[in-house]
Amino acid sequence: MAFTYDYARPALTVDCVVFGFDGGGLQVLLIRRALEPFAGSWAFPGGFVEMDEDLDVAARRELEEETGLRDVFLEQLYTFGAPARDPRGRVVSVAYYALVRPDQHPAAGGSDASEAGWHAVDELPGLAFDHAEVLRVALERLRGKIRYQPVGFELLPKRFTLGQLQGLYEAILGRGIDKRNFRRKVAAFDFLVPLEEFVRGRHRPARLYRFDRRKYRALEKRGFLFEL
Amino acid sequence: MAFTYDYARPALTVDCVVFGFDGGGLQVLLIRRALEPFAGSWAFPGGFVEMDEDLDVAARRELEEETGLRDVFLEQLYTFGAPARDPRGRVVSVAYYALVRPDQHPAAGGSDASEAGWHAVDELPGLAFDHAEVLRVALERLRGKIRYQPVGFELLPKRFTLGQLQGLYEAILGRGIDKRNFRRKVAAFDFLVPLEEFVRGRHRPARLYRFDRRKYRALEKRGFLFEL
DNA sequence: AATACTTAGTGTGTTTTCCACACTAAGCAA
DNA sequence: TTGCTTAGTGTGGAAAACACACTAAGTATT
Repeated sequence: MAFTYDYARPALTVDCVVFGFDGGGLQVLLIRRALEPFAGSWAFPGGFVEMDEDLDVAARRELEEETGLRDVFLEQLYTFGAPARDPRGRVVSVAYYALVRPDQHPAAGGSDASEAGWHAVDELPGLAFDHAEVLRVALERLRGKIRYQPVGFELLPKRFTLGQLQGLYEAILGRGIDKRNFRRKVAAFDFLVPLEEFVRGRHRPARLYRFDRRKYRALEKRGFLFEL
Repeated sequence: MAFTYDYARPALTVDCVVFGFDGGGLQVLLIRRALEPFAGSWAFPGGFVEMDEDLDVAARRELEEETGLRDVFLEQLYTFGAPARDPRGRVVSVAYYALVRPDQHPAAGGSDASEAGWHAVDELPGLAFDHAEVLRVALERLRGKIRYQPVGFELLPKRFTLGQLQGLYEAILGRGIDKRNFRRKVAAFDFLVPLEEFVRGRHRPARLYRFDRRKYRALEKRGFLFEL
């Protein structure tokens, strides 16, 4: 079976930049490509868009097929369409970025791809296609977004300590933050609710918090602007 | 001649939301469609992407063909790909938004389209396709962007008064701004250079300013963050 | 049992920024 | 000359941002 059109059409794909946070630094999920082109090298999970599926549906489908991830935060990033970005011919890719919590992190690769794994964003292997550029754009977007939208919580466990939250912001923004000022600021947010649970390590137990999305949305509707 | 592929491919288009500012309110440039579908109704300028052209090149080409506009600020907005957004079949559209100065405003329609014209954003006619949604996203982006990036100057003449600048911000953000606070803030930006020229109306002459992009870029590199 | 270690958690004074607010200046028109 | 219109300016009070150092409460080690 074949498909014929009066005019040439680019192929259309989706790609997902999946960010994770392990307490230390920011990470991305890469697939080792099984097929040509770029067989054996690392790339973001992605694939061709089906004819009857919406773009974000395609992105979620490919993400699940190649990494097993589902029900994650996913948002369109940018569309890359340089004529020579894929050696197979004209392929336009709608890139998405996803944020996943540590407890959702997949252990190993899914079905389509031979191998999937986390890599620290600041020491990545060479990437296939124009994926280095895609990553650059995704990082820029994440850094811009995290300051003005409460997306950081998508990278932390449902219940987290203020230390973890601060560590996340420091890792993404790439600079230290004063602990007292940081805590004062977040304490003023009443969508950040303190729980009666604590985590114990070899130190004083730390209180757990959770992000209350409903409270946040209510505030947002009243004109509240998140900023951290 | 025809083109045949092993798998079905969506058609790919670009659309441009062109913003202008006339001193009163924000406006967008619409084309009255000559052809089906939606012949006779209003839409954003746009068209099919050629096989060998980059996406932003396609956007600029269509913009010039349909409105005569060239050398304008243009940035990718979002890609719309709902399966049923075009009655002709699966058409994915990469939307761009453009900002044009009043002195660049085209007088009338170009070649492709029967008619082009400016419309106030808050009293638009019904739009073809999903263009109402596209506009919503574009407005949201513009409102978000103008506060943190110096894009407003792309909507004003090269030389402008502080009154015009304030009027622009008030129009886009939809609220009044205190004149003295506004002027104090912009006076602190040294990439906003006062000229020795004044415009005269039936009132005290107003000093003209210009935006010095080089100075701005230099500051930006040193970590300066624009905010207004 | 005592000590050392680690991270959690808290308060204050200073500096900076934000904001509300009202009048004079300069030209044009009648 | 008067009136109209928009341009342009300064100050004091409130709020937010910031720099900064110690105590708290557990665990691990001896």
